Amino acid sequence: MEENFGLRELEAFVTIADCGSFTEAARRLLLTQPTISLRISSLEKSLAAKLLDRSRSRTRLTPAGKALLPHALATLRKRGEAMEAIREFKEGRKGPLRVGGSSIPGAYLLPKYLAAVQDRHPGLELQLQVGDTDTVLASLRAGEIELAVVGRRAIGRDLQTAEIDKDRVLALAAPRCLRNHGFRPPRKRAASLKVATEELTRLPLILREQGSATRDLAIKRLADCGIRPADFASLLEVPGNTVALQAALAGLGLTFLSALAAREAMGVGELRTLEIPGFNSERPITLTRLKGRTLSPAAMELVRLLSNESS
Amino acid sequence: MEENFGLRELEAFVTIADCGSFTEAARRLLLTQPTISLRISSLEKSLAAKLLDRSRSRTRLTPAGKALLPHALATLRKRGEAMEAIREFKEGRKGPLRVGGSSIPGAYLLPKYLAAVQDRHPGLELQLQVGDTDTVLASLRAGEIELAVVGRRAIGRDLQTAEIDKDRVLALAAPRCLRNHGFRPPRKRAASLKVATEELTRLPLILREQGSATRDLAIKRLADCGIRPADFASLLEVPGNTVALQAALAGLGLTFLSALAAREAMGVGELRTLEIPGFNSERPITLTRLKGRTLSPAAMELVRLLSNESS
DNA sequence: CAGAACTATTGATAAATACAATCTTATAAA
DNA sequence: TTTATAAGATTGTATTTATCAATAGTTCTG
Repeated sequence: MEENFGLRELEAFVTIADCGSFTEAARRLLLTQPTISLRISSLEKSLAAKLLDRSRSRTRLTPAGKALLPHALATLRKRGEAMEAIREFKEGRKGPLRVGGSSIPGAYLLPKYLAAVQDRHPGLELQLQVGDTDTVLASLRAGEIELAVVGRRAIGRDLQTAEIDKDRVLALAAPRCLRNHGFRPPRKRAASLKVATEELTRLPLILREQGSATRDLAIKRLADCGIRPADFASLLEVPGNTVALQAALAGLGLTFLSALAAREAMGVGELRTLEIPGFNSERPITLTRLKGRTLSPAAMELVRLLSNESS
Repeated sequence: MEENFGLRELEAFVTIADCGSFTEAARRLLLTQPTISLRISSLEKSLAAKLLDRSRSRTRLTPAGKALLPHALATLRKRGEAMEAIREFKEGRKGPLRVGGSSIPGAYLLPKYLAAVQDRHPGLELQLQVGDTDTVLASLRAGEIELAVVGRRAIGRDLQTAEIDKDRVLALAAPRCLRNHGFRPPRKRAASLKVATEELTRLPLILREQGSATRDLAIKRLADCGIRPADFASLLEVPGNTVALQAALAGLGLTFLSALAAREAMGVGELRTLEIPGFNSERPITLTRLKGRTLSPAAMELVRLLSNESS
């Protein structure tokens, strides 16, 4: 058998089927009539079937041609759909944008940026995965997400990272609470109170539930200063950032909160920040992507927006 | 922009998407690796989008490639379906077989031949159109049917005809009826009775309903002999061949029946054929097709079967 | 840092494609 | 009939395109 037919042949065929003439089909396709003849003859040879009954007045489909026509049209339409899909994709109008974020950036940073991207590309299908850093990075490596925004600089030669922001874990307490335990809180909201580590434990401690990244980080940072949670005057476990915040506002004690989360939280201004020597609370918010992987236009735009954040 | 991409390019693309390697794809497609590189590069240029992230370990789809893949697969599948459709069609397994017949051949000749064709090609979708000759020929010219079997030789340079059988209009009456009106019926079933035209009108006449082709033909042939229906002793109009036959069997009178129809009718052996001088009842059963039109394999087989009929 | 494995590039060659000119055929008109 | 006309088929040729072998360039791996 001959080589398999291509789309050129089908195009000639459906055009003739439409207009009933080789010559007219040649005009429409900006080709010459012999070219059309050759394409049809090649198609007929390739299928080993006569497809057209040539006639002076009007060339008509044979039964075999009638059987082929819908399939030929479908094939060409599929090609058109493929081109259209890519065109839409390139304009960022279509296709999923899948990104992941660890708890804090996933909750307090990504949503507003994703909203900004979707504003510009309403057809976009957004998907945000929030989990702990390791899970998110695993998703990135598995190709399930295009970008990850996590709370630490990821290691690995297959990864490409860029710091876009800094987060801090703030130690917060209500002025009333501080007074109750012998401290002198500053008047101004923005001001912070320097507290020595050994004095700190006089305060009651409000901690997030087990498994919380904020809790883990707080405990780790406290350990760096030589303090364990058990050293505090008392310990209150609360579920979720909001409850921790409300408990602190009520003067129940000292709590730790991500600066990013605090920035969003209503009423955080009523609390005072404690400055603890040796308590290095900074951590980089890092945009991470796989090296050598092409990003979708939408993802590239998200990268651009997130990078402007840092500048 | 470059020339539109073809199926070769898509084939290379989906193969790489499947196996993750240019080199392996080249092996599978029985080509060399540079050819695959060129095809992909041509496809990427044509779509102005990067489709694959080349990598040492495993070449992966970019987001654009992921968007294209289902469409590429669909396009290739459609081509395959087109080839399969033609293959099935050529074997006569698929596709409609549309034929038409005027009343008598449509009722008494075509059904059994269509059944024979369908026996050999169970997948076939049969369609039999029965109507008067002019309607059937009009359908043929309109391309609604591939073949027409009618009771006269059609004229027209666009038509190609072949006589496959002869039909006759038989004048039939029950022996008892003949005796009752002063005739002497032959003993043997096969024998016919010669009756002069002027004696014929002594018999009661059973005619089909108005609009019947058999009725029209009978009246026309009688007119050729100079007899009108009103000349007969009495006239009974009945609906349908079966009723006419039963009426004749009951001895109600003389009726006209197509030989083809009579051949199929149970109990026709109990009737006697009248031979009337000048009553030329023969007419050709003619297979008609459009000149220059290719027939489907199933239609060609039907032609073959019908042509053997005449030999 | 060298080797291994993969893709890109290059240049020569073979194949296909397209067009112009011409032939053949079928229909319509004289 | 003959002739004119229009459509498709055919042929020859120039051009483009596709393919492959050889090779260069890259990127991981050990």
